[in-house]
Amino acid sequence: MFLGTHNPKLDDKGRLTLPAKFRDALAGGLMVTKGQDHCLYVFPRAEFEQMARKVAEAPFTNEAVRAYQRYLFAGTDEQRPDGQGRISVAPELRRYAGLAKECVVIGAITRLEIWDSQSWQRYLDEHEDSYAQAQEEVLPGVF
Amino acid sequence: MFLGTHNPKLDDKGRLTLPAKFRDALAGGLMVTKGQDHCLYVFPRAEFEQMARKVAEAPFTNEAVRAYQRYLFAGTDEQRPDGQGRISVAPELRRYAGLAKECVVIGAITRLEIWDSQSWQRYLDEHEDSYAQAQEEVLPGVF
DNA sequence: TGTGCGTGCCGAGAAACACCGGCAGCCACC
DNA sequence: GGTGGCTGCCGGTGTTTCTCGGCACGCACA
Repeated sequence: MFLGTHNPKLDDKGRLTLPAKFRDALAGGLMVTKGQDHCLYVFPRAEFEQMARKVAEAPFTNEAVRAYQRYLFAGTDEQRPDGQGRISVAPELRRYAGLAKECVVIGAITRLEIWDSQSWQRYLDEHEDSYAQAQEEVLPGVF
Repeated sequence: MFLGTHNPKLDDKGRLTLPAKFRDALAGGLMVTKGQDHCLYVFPRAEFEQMARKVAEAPFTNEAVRAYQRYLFAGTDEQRPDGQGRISVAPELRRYAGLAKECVVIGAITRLEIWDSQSWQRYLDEHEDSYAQAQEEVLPGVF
């Protein structure tokens, strides 16, 4: 279960150090893909396969579905962390998420998300105010 | 079942001593997260997992849901009390709840809440008057 | 064959974590 | 009312872990 916020940096070779507490769960391989809101999603291998299968089952006679599948799968990169728990982020993914040097990695239960530090800060600022009321509006009955 | 009010202090390393009577219930691990009204919630691990699963099941294609999930999960920190029943409160959480040195920890049945002492006092002052009548308005038929 | 880039390894510094001992307050028993 | 013991609180100190920077190797392309 991925949780919390971490602040790793991209080194000059485009490698990102994964938070230490997440490494065990990702040691078996992981997938980096383009997420919503211009961040990157990181899934454990098994988790991604399960999701990908669902997506692949959608009828690819539909033009929009086909485009989505292509975009998703073409933009996905398989990685295996090195001995120090780092992965390298492909240039196209770096561009998509606007990653400079300072990054933010957040846990989202089944996946990680990688954000550029500034983008994340902006996102937080925009949503903090609505957080309290969202608890009752978006998710009635959870608390 | 968490109940009552306690007044621990943050030490200079940002650690908070949990009330002694709550420690057994939290020894197996706990989650600290951003609550409503700028306080922090503390859930036992199992309790949180159950809740998180419900939240994670909500469709993350919806923009508002996604924002809520991110804010919740990124702002959640897993902790395990040390031998003296202390946890450390992450700087971002401290900021969110405006925690100075003097804190207030209140029991709320399934969870604890951590408040800054002054914020809590202010909250009490604002709500004491409406408490008596709220009993009949909010909870008809309970008493 | 030489050069450049990508990848992996190793070490030092720093920060976080956990443990341990002493002190104060409270309660019970004498 | 006084004294002893217990429990919880607080600060310091040691150890481990993580992170960061540098270095060497290997492959690919020129």
